[in-house]
Amino acid sequence: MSTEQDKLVQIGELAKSLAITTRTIRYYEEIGLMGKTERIGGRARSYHKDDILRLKFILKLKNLGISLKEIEKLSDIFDINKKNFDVITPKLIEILDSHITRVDEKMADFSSLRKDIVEYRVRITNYLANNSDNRNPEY
Amino acid sequence: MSTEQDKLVQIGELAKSLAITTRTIRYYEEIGLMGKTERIGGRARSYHKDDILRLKFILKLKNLGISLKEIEKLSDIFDINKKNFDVITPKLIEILDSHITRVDEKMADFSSLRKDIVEYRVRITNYLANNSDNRNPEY
DNA sequence: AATCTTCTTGACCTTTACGTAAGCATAATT
DNA sequence: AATTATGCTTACGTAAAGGTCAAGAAGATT
Ligand SMILES: [Zn+2]
Ligand SMILES: [Zn+2]
Ligand SMILES: [Zn+2]
Ligand SMILES: [Zn+2]
Repeated sequence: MSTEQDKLVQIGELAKSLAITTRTIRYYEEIGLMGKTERIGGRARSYHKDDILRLKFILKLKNLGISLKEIEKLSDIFDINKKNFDVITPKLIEILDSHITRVDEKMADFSSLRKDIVEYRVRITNYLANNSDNRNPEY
Repeated sequence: MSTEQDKLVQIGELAKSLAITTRTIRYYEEIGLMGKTERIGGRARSYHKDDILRLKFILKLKNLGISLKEIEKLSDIFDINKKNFDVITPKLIEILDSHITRVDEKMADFSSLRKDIVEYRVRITNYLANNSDNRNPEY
């Protein structure tokens, strides 16, 4: 998408440099995360700097636990407001905020789950210690 | 499996009383979690107390976030050492312990994930505040 | 020229825990 | 007797994120 004369990279090299597979890159294109990729002679995919930045951005969000479907929404905004970061950024912050909330909720869930397991464990241990003759403890 | 003359319950009633669907119960039987269910006249499934206890036990573990595959392992031990709770219980405790460990790990992961998101958010906010003229912030 | 490497698209496979019919049998109620 | 409720088995569908061939095309190297 850039008109600059920057270095071209092919899919294999790009995948290796980002420690992902070529399938992943093609898949992101397939579901519309990466726009239509330019080709060399109409065949091999080629990427220059801005495309790579976009892919890195996607991977970054993915590492933050944001689903590809959510990233796609962002990606759409990205396309509509090309390079207009003043428009994109607030939306991104909004999404990150709601994601933080969800992460907090998950942590709370796990916390109470842990309590449940430990309590259950204690109950079972007590059965073992005190009622080892009970043939049907009905945990 | 019991020879006692206890109340028989059919699948619909059982499902409703446990707030699950009949499909779930049949599925658990299908994958070997519930043993072969006795039938009434060779057709309709019937459950008595011990079968219900077993199902409750499965649901309990599931609520603790243990996968059906893991529960199946327990279920096998359950079958091999029928009613021998002195053998089953230590194994159950072992599984619960390893599960607590995994929950702790997940919580740690989410915690560091949260930190990442917040940091990222701060960085973006700074771009918005200080570099609003930057057309390519490369988040 | 022959081989090797990387690329292409297409399409089916994987996992988890069921949901959702389709088509039929039995049981209960009207 | 007719309708309604409940049950049965079989089997395909679902979501997420790619994995894994297959079979061919092009460029690079020996
Ligand atoms: Zn480009
Ligand atoms: Zn889109
Ligand atoms: Zn029984
Ligand atoms: Zn088994």
